Amino acid sequence: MCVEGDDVAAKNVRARVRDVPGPCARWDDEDADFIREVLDLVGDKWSVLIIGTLADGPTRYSDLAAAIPGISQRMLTLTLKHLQRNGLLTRTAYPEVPPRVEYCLTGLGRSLLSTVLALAGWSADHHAEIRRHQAAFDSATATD
Amino acid sequence: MCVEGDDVAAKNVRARVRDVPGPCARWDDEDADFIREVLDLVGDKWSVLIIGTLADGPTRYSDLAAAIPGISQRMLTLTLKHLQRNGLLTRTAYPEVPPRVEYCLTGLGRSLLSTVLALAGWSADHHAEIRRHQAAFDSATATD
DNA sequence: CAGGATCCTCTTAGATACTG
DNA sequence: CAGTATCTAAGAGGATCCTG
Repeated sequence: MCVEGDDVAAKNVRARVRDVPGPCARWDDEDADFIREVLDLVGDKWSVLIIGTLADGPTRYSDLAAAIPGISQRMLTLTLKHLQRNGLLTRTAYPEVPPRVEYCLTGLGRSLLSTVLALAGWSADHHAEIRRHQAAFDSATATD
Repeated sequence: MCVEGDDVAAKNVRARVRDVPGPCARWDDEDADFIREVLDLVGDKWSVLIIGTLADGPTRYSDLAAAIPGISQRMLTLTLKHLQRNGLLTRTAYPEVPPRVEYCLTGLGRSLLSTVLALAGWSADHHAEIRRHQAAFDSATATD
């Protein structure tokens, strides 16, 4: 168990910054920062849902609210602003009556979308297995 | 702007569960659950760092603590237990003196590792661009 | 319609001290 | 060495009301 074949991928990320001499050791602060950065972007409760919804094209504020069940106005506004600040989407307000505002993924946002969808795909693929492990773990810790 | 070519990827995730008739509409609760599930696994502050450290092979508790700067004993223990419950790593205690406990990625954990590293790679690739957007956004909202 | 402003609650996570 | 227990601060997130 514990094959050592996949750690080359981990090394690749570390090597992306600068060469790591030792066999492993510890995380550079810079490597950890990349993890934190992407987690700060999509690690919250709503970002991925918003990005996924915007994949279908420009969407209005109220349509986003309708497409994402359970989100509050506050969180929708906050998350949109956050994503806009990081350049993942653009906000376009049309000076009409009634007002209309459309949100649209940028190229950066779309490039993140595909990566994030891979994560969602992983979840869908291994969902059953994860549930099995959870049940096994819970019954094991309960019986002990 | 706003090309509509990448939404096929989003559809793929949705289609993974069951066929969606309409052109887009809204998130199914089940689709959102997959996002939430994977976010619950690796969306926190330490999980990815731990998984990345374990990519180099079985690692002891104290070695993990040393490899991940800034983590507290509490969070290390908590996150390890969480990852173990979801079947991403195994805990092996050797009944020796002094006690030795090794944590090791499972196949499930390694499969997630590669996906998560893609995300970290994305962050490394677009780090500069994101910083540019942040600066532009901040100065724009400050001057206005 | 598209938010801004407030208030409030629950979870997350850090620090510290103690134990088998 | 490898944790557990307790306390606390900070922030995420929800509900509600108000506005251009």
